[in-house]
Amino acid sequence: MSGDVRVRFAPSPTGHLHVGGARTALFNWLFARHHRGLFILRVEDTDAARNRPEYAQAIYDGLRWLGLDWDEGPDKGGPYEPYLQSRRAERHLQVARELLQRGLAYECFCQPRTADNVADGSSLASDDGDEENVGGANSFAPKTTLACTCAKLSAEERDAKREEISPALRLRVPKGADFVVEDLVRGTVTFPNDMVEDFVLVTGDGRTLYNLAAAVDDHDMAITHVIRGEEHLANTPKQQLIYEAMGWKAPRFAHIPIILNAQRRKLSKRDGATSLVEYQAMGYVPDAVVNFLALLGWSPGGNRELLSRKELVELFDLDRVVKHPAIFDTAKLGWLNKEYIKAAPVSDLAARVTAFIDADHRRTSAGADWKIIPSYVEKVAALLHDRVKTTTEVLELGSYFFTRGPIAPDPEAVAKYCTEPVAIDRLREVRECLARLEPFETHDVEQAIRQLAAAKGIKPSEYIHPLRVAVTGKSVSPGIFEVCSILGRDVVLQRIDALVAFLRAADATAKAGR
RNA sequence: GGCCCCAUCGUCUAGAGGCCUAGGACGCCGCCCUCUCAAGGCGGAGACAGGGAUUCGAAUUCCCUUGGGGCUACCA
Repeated sequence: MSGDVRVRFAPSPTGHLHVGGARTALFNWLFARHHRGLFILRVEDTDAARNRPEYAQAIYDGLRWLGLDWDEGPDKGGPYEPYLQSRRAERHLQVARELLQRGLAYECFCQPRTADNVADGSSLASDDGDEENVGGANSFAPKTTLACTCAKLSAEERDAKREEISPALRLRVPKGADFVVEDLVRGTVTFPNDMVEDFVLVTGDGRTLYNLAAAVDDHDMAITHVIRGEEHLANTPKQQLIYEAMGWKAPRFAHIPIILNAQRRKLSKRDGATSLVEYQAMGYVPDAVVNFLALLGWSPGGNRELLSRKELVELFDLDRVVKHPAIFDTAKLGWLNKEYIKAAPVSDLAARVTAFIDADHRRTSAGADWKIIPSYVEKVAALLHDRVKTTTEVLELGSYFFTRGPIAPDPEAVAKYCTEPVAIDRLREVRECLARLEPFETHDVEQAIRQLAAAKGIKPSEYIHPLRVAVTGKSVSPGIFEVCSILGRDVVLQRIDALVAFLRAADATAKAGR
């Protein structure tokens, strides 16, 4: 492939960047970078009813978070400005007029068949369609075919009708031959001729429509490869028709498989976390998300799974994109993210955790009212970095590190390790042992407790488990000696006392209840 | 409904006629390690949707069936 590859990502700003769109953007970006071509961002904001300017910003933010940089776009300009589709309407109209003048399009005076009026009864919840697969159930099933005879109207008839009705413009679709799309991932796809009717280019009130706009823009922006979701496959003949009518060379097309939810449906907003920002908020790392997304519908062959951005760029190409849809498997994303966290230095994790705490305490379920000292967070991160799938899990799994007040013991943990009356004795014994321990480093705590157990002739775990419940409130934690030493003696003793009090109270209640 | 696309373990996939008693990864299960949980090590269960055809030989080619998905608009 030559060095003049130009691809584009063309979202419509109707919401945050979702994972399907992000994957389409990624494939385009990887293709561009692999072939040393250019990646262009074009915002298709022509549906005024559904677009919101702030969402364009959300899309930029999402792409930047993933590290997908674009070479030309609405915010940074380029040789084919503007990159905002709404600002190209005049150009689209110009092409439509040319088509009309040359007799390749004609005026149509029929009642519009819209989503609202064509489907009797069945509602058509308009999808967040754009150049990416978004979600939305669409039960639209038109029963009508085009019964329009406007193509045959004489000039006089048209003049007469124009008095009352402002006409739409339809492309005169050639009859006879089938339509063929040479798709880079699907091969040759043939559509029967009667499947493509004379479609509308410009509405009665003068708005240019998607197929026209997309084709014109792709041509004007010298796009060489259109890489987009499979839901656009059926649109492709229409766009090719426009290229043909205008005598333009069409780009190559590559329709990549849809991403499905766990129910095997097109991923929609109702499927939980489908927006990129949600993954950002949950503490996923961009490289892991990129790695995961790349593997959705593409594989490098062989047994490679963990791939850096650089490797992805080297390895990626369209010929290894699969044809079947892929299900978004959050479990695997979690594993990948964990691998990325483990592979990165502890200081990275610490920095991410700190950023989360700084950004918004209340965002974490654990809350964070502990004074944030970098060296402290670093120690906590070191303990948890092999155990967490996401950054925010540090705050959850290690909630007791970030809580100053009393910690509520997990009832199950209490039931498992502190039921017997003996638990209180054990706790008092460890307390006594730790109260005079100096220094209070991991090694010291461990040695003290093991010696205590040896002296009493019992297993160290007899002390360890109740201690863990006291200090963490949980039955699960990193090594308890490390935890104790990080927390410090004061906090440890305080929590032991609290648990003893709690157990006594529970015991008293139980007795009173009898 | 019509048209189009697709079909390998639960999931992501490798596989481009003999290398396949189908490989890897996630997940799951068991064992080891061990203060619990992770991490790490070892092991295990788990798939070519079905049926025809072509061929000496098919997961790989063709056809049908079934299943899934997408599209269907004066939305993108």
